[in-house]
Amino acid sequence: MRYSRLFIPTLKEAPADAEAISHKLMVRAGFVRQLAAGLYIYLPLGQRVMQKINEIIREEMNAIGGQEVTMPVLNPAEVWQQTGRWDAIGDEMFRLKDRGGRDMCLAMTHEETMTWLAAHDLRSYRDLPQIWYQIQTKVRDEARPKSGILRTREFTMKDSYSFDCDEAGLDKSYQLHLEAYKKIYSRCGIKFFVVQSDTGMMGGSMAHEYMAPSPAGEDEVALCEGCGYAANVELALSVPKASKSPDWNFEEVATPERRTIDEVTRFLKVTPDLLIKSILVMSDNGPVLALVRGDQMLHEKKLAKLIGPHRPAQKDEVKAALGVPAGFIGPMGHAIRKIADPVLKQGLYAAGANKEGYHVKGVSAEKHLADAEFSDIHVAGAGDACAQCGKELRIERVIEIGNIFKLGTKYSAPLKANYLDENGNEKAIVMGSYGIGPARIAAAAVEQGNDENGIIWPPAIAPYQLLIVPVNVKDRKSMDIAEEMYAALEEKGFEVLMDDRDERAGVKFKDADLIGIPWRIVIGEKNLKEGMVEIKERRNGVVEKVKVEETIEKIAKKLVLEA
RNA sequence: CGGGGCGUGGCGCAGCCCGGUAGCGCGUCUGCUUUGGGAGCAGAAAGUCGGAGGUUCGAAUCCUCUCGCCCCGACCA
Repeated sequence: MRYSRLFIPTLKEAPADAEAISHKLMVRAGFVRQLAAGLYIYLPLGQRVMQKINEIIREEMNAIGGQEVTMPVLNPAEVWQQTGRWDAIGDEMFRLKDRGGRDMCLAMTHEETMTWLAAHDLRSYRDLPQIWYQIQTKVRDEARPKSGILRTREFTMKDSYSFDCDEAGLDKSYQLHLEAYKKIYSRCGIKFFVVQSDTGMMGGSMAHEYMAPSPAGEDEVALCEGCGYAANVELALSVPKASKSPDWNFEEVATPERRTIDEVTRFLKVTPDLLIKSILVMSDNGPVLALVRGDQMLHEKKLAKLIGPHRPAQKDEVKAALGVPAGFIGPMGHAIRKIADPVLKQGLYAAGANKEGYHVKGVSAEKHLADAEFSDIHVAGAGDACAQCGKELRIERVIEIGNIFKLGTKYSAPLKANYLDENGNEKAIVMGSYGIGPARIAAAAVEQGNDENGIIWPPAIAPYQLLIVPVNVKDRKSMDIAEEMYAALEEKGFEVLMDDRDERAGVKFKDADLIGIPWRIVIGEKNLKEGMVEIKERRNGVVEKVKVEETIEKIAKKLVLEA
């Protein structure tokens, strides 16, 4: 392709409202444009990147026996009502009515329609297993679209669904996806971790997430170098370092107007890990007291697994439930359910005295938390020890680029997706669901591959493999050689972009760096006098001078190696 | 949904506090010169200041409402 005919609107400055590096660079380099909050236009270069990613996904999905289909984006309400999600999902679903007044929605995922299909057309154990997938649009009315292409309201997703007779079959389908996904991300050239994840609202028994390390990410994972344990901090188990308690006797201390952990630690001149944080939450079954160490954060999702949906109690609710003003709650007494983090089993702590203006020192688990249930409810933090092997955990910020779930019969049961087994018994199909966000792969690649001059694409998903830059298009000889190389390399099947614009060298070089094509051949008059051209690698800036007649062979070798 | 910020030629911004009908840089177009890291000079086109209402002789500037966008948090199938 000739640059002069390609629409690549590059910008010298990033739009002021872009924050994430990938957002800034993809806009500046002319890959995307924003239409509205969370709605993006893919320009020719962006489109090519997406197509390359999708093609890699397609190849790997086909390799595990996946069959590509396409579900409608516009869905009737009925299937969603049957699984209960019509009501369970709130504002995040776009809803509308057709001309006949029937309720419709825009699909934010496709468990319902895929399972509907299975219910209609899978009858016998002989039909199973099946893996169906699509690369298609999802629409979600996100509360807060952000970070450019990372969280949008409309996006392409590769979603696949497996249908098996039993758990053993599901295990196989799950394993196939687990491996296929690793290949996909590896081929795309990005760094990633596979971590255990929360099954969340999707239900099911097992889930993994694929996470690309990047400061622009919205999630955090805990990683153990020792045993390889890797989990989303939402469920990561960890053992905090034990605190060194002083030899406290149980006694009350006046702490007037000291309510927060910060105020109390400063007043008592102790570190936060010597306090017990008592947090009252309101669950469907009444108030629950959550107890964590002062330096820990309560993890709401971990707590939710134990007590269900809940919210922090209001100040007046604290007073009503415990008879204590907020800020002075202690773990002792209170005839309500108490859940304490296991770290509190050891040591002596300071805590609220259940009396306004007072705290107590010398609280111990055996004496004062006898009626509490112990369960890991803290957010795993850096420096905590791995719950499996004891080595120190590392916490990394990541972008979620894919996830896989064992669904079981969560969707097949309500939608009556059943089959007849060998004995003629009707059974529910056992399902799995698996998602990949191609746009997030692209964004993660940019987040991980860039420098002060622009994007550095991994070769496999770069919009073009090679850029030919004749420095001066008015120089006949340069152009003849450029044209010759361009034709020859295209002939060999490489994706070549030729910068045939009548621009100054600086402009061309700046644009070249910005859009991040892995290899570049620079054809200039000076080098040509010695019969040489330059091959420059984007990722490291290394320049190699090569003879004109050897160029095609040399660059072809490099490109083949990468393909 | 809570908190914060911002809407002025295509992009980045100034002007607003102390009302007098719009300015700078980049980009775009034309010409000449230049030509290996976002060129120089000369000239030109392009905005009615997010929208509506109000105050005023007069509003980008003040007031009210409203829409949009970004960031933090909540939420995230």
